[in-house]
Amino acid sequence: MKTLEGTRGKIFDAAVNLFSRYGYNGVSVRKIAYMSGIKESSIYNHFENKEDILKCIFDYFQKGMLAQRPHKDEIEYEIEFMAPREVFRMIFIKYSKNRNPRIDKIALIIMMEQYINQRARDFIKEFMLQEPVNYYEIILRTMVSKGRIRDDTDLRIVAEELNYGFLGIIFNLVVALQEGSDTSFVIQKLSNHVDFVFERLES
Amino acid sequence: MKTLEGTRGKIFDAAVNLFSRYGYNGVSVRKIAYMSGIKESSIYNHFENKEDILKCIFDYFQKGMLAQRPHKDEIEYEIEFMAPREVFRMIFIKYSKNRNPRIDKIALIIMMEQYINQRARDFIKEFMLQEPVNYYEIILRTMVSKGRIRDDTDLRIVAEELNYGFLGIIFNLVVALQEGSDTSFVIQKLSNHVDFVFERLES
DNA sequence: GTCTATAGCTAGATAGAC
DNA sequence: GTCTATCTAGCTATAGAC
Repeated sequence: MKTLEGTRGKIFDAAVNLFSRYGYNGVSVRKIAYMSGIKESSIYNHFENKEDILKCIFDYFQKGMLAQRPHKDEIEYEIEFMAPREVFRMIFIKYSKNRNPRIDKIALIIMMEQYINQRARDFIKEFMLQEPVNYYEIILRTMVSKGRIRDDTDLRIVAEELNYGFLGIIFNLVVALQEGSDTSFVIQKLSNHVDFVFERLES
Repeated sequence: MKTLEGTRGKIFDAAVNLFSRYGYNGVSVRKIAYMSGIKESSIYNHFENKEDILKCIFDYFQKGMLAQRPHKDEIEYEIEFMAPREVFRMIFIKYSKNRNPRIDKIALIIMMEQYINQRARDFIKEFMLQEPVNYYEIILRTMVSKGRIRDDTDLRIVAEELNYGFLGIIFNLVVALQEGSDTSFVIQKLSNHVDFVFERLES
């Protein structure tokens, strides 16, 4: 993967900003060039064509997502000594604090393009539907093995429920961000959601 | 609102099919004309311009959504005599059976365009985030007043939790539909979700 | 209300000078 | 690696005959 320094980086960032605002098909190479402060034809010294820019944006996203989740070992301590619901609150809050604005904009592009673009849809499946549920399930199993939560529930379903709430709140958040309205409700909703799920799991 | 018979209807349906597949910006008036079996210029005898087609599609959706929810009175009986979780299972299943494919495709357009189009976003807010939660909350309050569920939980939060799951499952479903893969998991997931929420509410 | 024809513009992409 | 200039194709939309 080539670097994102210099002109290439300017083009990349301009494209990320424009695609996340108007969608891939709503942005012209002309506009990307203008926003990068260069001429249209210079784009083709750095990218093969318009689609190649999107591909590189997706590559960047993939690289940024791989192995960014804190490994289970890293939260072993928290699982042992924090209340289970606090562990998940921490996971969610840590996740929402460690945001990279470039990655966030790309995530928005992926949300927009998932209905048209196969690779965008693959990201949605992997990073919103599968990996989080698997991750939560592992954490929950560890909590059970350490006697931190009760053992009378299907943990796969609990993991799915945790993710439903997380997705729903993200969905609310994205709408609020688009509207430019207040987003402080997110913390409260996350907290309510985690409480709801763990009400019956903590013995 | 004008009718959707004849040529106007053909244009309308072609646009719905194309927009839901490629997005508004991914479809040309030329292609809509071709798919309608008429010439490009004839479109302008029925719609002001390309954007007017989208506006009419949104008008159709709005008309179709208004007051389509079964009124609370209609499920009074069910609330009285069915297990609470069965009432919600029924609501969800009835909802998924009474689908109009045209409305479903428009819903997909709205999902796609919500990041760019204000009116699409308004629909998302109204019909995915606000109305369902309010509706579930009313049902839950009725259940409490009839002594069908316990009264020790914040019903607003329960209504939100119900909606999170519903949204999450819809989200999974849309991905599966785009992939052309099996969608039979939906019934099971809906059932699991309703059970999870009502586990603690039914006394 | 449909067509042919075309205006006027914007799109993605390339050639070649510097 | 940047630029000017330009190509070709496609776009939305309109004019006017039938």
